[in-house]
Amino acid sequence: MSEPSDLRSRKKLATYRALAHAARELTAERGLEAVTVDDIAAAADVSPRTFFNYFSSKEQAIVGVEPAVLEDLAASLLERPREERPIEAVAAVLLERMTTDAETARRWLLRAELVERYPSLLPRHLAAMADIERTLVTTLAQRMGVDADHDLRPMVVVSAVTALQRSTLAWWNRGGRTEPLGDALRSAFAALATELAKP
Amino acid sequence: MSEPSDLRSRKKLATYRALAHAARELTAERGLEAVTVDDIAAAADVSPRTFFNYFSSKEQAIVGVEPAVLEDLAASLLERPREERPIEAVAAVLLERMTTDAETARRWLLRAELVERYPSLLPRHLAAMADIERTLVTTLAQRMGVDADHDLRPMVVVSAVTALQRSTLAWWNRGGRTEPLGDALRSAFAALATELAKP
DNA sequence: CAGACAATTGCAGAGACTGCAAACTTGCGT
DNA sequence: ACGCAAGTTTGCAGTCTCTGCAATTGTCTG
Repeated sequence: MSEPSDLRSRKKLATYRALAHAARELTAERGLEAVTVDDIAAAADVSPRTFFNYFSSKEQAIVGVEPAVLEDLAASLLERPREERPIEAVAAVLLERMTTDAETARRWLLRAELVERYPSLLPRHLAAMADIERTLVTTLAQRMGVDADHDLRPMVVVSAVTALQRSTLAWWNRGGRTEPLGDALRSAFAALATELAKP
Repeated sequence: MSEPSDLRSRKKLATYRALAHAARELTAERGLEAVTVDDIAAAADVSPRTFFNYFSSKEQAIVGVEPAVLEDLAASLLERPREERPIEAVAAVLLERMTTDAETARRWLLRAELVERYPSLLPRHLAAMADIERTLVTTLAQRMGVDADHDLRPMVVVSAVTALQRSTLAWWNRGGRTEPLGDALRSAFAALATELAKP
């Protein structure tokens, strides 16, 4: 959460954000194929070459997840109450960000729309989701006091929660967004519990 | 499952497979960055331009899923016994292919290794998994006699099963592959059921 | 201020990918 | 068998993505 005081680091972060921001905005208004890396670099006031010091591709800049967000997620997960069960804690961390911070919510919806509109964004989008998964697995293992290489549970919990979250969000976004997202998610968990219960 | 009798279609399928095969083999032996699209096209005896009539990128050729496989998965799912619960049916369809057909198993393991070795394959790999998900959701909705746009359950079941399958496979592959894959999967489902149960 | 270190930039070049029009192959009706 | 219609392959020209390298500029530390 803490922004670095270091000038060098602050500039670096600013450049990162300027590039990501330019990438998203230009794509949203002009369309994906009408935006080149040169355009993005120009909008962020850096050389095209610098773009590739930060991102490995145009798509990455649009749908990538900022490292600080990952750290943030990890911190949030560690701060959840001890008595909360793992699955609740992980779900809460993810939902929390969507419902608490309007700017975050706006950004995730924009992302969802762009991915919907331009299927070529899907691969990198899923890779970004995988980054989140990796972070959560590591952190949850730490929180549970187990080793993620030997104990399946952290991975199982995280992959199930993120899968539900991701697919429910897409579903909710495709449909009219009638009910609140939190309700849709609760339904999804309930449905899974029902389907999973031995008859 | 049925191969087309049509000459045109048979040639097309053959070209598709020759390209995909060349892409996988060349990458496995030479390494990803040492293989160009021109190399792949040459190995498959077609022009480089033709490669792009079949695949949208080199990565796609390596880790993409053949349309016939998707149809195959759908068919398998529809053939599962009626009384089997959705979650079992989906899990069975996926596990079945790995354990029944040695060639399929070999191919999935090679794929897992390549993705592990070359992270730049991950995005397209995940996109390919998403293709499988889409197919399964549609088919499962049909099997359950519901509409996937209104009823969350098909999507919930499929995304949970595929997430577990995918992550368990990666875990099992990273570890020594000591226990049988089926056992690992069963453990994963059991763990999820436990974590999901309200206390 | 000076030297160490980090980030930016330009340049050159390989390779990925697309649109288009010409050539070729296959399918099908006569 | 013939020839037209439809589907596929190919070459070509050109744009854009992405990388390595070496030079430059900017920031930090003592």
